[in-house]
Amino acid sequence: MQLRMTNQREIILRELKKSRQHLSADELYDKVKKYMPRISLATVYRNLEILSEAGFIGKLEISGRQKRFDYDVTEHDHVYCAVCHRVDNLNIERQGLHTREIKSVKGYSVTGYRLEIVGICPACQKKAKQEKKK
Amino acid sequence: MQLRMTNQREIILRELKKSRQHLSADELYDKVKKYMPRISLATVYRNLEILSEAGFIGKLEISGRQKRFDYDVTEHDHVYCAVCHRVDNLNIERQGLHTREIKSVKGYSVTGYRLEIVGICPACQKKAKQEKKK
DNA sequence: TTAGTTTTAATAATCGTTATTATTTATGGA
DNA sequence: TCCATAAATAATAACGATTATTAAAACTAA
Ligand SMILES: [Mn+2]
Ligand SMILES: [Mn+2]
Ligand SMILES: [Zn+2]
Ligand SMILES: [Zn+2]
Repeated sequence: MQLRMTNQREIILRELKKSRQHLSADELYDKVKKYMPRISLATVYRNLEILSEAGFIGKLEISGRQKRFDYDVTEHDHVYCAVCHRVDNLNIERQGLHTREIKSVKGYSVTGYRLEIVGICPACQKKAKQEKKK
Repeated sequence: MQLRMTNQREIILRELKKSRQHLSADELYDKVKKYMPRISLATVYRNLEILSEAGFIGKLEISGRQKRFDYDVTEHDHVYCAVCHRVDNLNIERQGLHTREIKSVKGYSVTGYRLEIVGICPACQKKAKQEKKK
């Protein structure tokens, strides 16, 4: 079950890694179009799904928002801005947390967890401060 | 800023509390229709939003899924089944976790966090086991 | 070369949710 | 009580994100 690395997939993957951001499908579509103007948005969606299934990229399902895709496949959590929806990485030790929580979930066979810190990013804080002294 | 408790709101609230589950808008719509057959789905959506805004109920935005509404407004986290999307409550001490994570989010002004344990619920485990010995 | 498989672009369809609008219902004085 | 106006509703259209369909194109293996 090996994955054929088509031109489309190559460029999608390259642009995501290049960005070093947590991009949504349509943001990535805009970037990819620069190199492949005839690509379809559905192709981007389909291949992002395939690439994440194959472990080349991560898929982030932030609550109540668009999916975002992650250039970094190592296990880590995220913080996101409630105002502009920017997503940033978080580096905390997962092990301790994981095993501690598992115990309290009786009946379920636990496969993982998702931790989202919610807040306001530096840029949006600054913007809010400037608003106030209008 | 007081909220008028209309018949619609009363019944929506009552049925959610009665269920003691984490219902989606359309699941709740089905229950409410039994008592108020002419109610509109949009009314259910609108009032769930209003009721959660006013603190009568909780709103759960599980990653990549339909919103669910919570009869229990006290702070707690959730576990959900990756197969059937059932959501259950989790009782873990929030304090320790919260303050520990905050430190690693430099720049952001943190307003909260969301922890989702993902797994397979007892019912779905059983079903999978029966599948295997087909 | 050719037949079969996979992928693609284009586009339609779906799903959950929110917006619009005309009508109904509640409220608070004259 | 009557009226003005404000709020809420039912019905339905519109929306944004995503997935499904399909006919054509590109690839693969014999
Ligand atoms: Mn990341
Ligand atoms: Mn709950
Ligand atoms: Zn921000
Ligand atoms: Zn289940």
